[in-house]
Amino acid sequence: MQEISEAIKAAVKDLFNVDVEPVLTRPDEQFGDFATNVALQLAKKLNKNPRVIAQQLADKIQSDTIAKTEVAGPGFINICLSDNYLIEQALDQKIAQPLKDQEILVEFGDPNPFKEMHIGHLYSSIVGDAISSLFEANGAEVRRVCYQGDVGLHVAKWLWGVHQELGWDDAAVAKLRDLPHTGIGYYYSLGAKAYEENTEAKTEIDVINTKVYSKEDPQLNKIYELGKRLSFDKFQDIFDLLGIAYKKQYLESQSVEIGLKYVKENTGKVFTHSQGAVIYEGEKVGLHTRVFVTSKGLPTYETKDLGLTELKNTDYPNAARSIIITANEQSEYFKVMLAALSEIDKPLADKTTHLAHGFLSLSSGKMSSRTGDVYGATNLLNLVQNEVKQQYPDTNPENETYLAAIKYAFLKHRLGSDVTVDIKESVSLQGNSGPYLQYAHARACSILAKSPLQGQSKLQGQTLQEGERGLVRKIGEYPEVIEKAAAELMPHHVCMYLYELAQTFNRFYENNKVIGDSRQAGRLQMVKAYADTLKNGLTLLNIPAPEKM
RNA sequence: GUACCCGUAGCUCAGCUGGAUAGAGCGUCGGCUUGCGGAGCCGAAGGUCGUAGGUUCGAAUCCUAUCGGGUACACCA
Repeated sequence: MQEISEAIKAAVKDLFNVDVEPVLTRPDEQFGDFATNVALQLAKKLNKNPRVIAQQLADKIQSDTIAKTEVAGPGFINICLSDNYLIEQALDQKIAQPLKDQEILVEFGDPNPFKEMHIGHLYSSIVGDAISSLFEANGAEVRRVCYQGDVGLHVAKWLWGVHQELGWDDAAVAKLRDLPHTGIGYYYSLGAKAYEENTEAKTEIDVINTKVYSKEDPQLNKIYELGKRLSFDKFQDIFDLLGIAYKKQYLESQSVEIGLKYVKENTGKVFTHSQGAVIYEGEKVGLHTRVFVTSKGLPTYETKDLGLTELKNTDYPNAARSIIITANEQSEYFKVMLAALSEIDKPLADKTTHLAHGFLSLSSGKMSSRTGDVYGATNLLNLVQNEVKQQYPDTNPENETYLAAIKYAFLKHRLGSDVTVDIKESVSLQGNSGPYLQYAHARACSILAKSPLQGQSKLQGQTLQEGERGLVRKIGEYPEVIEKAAAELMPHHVCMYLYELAQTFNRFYENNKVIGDSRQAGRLQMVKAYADTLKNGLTLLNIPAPEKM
């Protein structure tokens, strides 16, 4: 691909003495392997007929990777690559390493202790992990981190709820310990409800909140520590299940102090006093005002997050970028936080990016929700697992098809817009699903198992037949896709590609015999390259590619 | 009210640094057993790309307005 652009660039320079960065696209197969519209872009500048320019360029472009060039339509140049080049690209895939040696922090997931982990956290986790892997595939050193709110009003609400139902004595501690992990969120909802509806409770919760920060009540601390541990154990189980390993866990209790310090140091400059609180007036940069320190003197999420950016910066001073992935409901919030940060530490703000994903909802109307917790992460995992058992009763209980289903269902959508996931469809083994791709891989592996590859490449130097060529070409696109997905922070490109790849293979396989054919050796090599590519892509998405299903 | 995100086939979504007949899957209808996993393949029907303007040789893609949906907007996270 690089060679091709260079060749075009050189030809343009040579003919017209103009510097361009030619954009190569992948056109319909009927048109060729690459297409460029440089001639159309040059037409105006040079005041010439685009087709004439295109023809001149087409004749001029020189590269031993190109078999032929053609001018088409209003002035496209279609480029047809040589079979040898295609084979080379498919067999020896090299991802350019545009992020080589860059250290990148990626924060994602961030479920809050004392609350239930919900499907939004699951989504953020899976997406964040995939983006991290994409960075790694492009050469970066990624640090996956998460950040969790172990102090704050939600904690006080939880403690209040526990106090109501169980009390805070040692008997309560014992009961709490025996509670199923999923039950944690129950006490939070008690407190959250009371906080809204009951002014007395609100006052009590506010008092508890100050105690959480001050740690002055030993019995409260005991309950608090237990709740925190139960939450983290539960989260760990889920992350283990998903195969996500964080490099570092940050807690709000750690970011409080440094955040407050920054706010204090910059009050009067960046922050101002208003009605007893310390605020950042976002209006001055076209945003909205947010409170950083409450009139009670307690830090808000804003201050803690500010502290976190500095905390990360201390731990990873050489990081080139820092990405924070959350749902898009926090987009405006992050703009304000980052605006405040950029007044304090511009370089740090500049390398920090907030990446927002949309809301995730489930379409299956009649989901059983005995717990009333339809949107709980654990509940969703169970639902999907049950769906797999139902659709495919013979499935090996050891296999993790349901995880593949759920990850792929989340990842296949472009990041940013809201997503509706249909559990039945995500699990379905037909169509664009994780299990379909796993099956496609297993199928290819079974061909290879029957007739293993032997010796050196039989493909090089061969002239490809029509069906073969399409497959080989598609396999060779893999590196481009990985680079694009990483550059755009869009893992769905990988999903789209893998699905198209599988379709291309199935078409090839339908019409071309592999084992027993006179072209067996070369075709087996294609099957191998295909299976490897599929596996690499799935692995990048943290989806296993089993050889048998 | 202000800001941000989104509106593409019955449903779920690609396509958006402007370019060649707007693509998939599901669903619907119709085909394919001698050949390696049919969890597949082939075909058909189905679209005023929310609407109206504008920029352009060219707009689903950029700009403006408008309608519709979502989210956020001072002491929660």
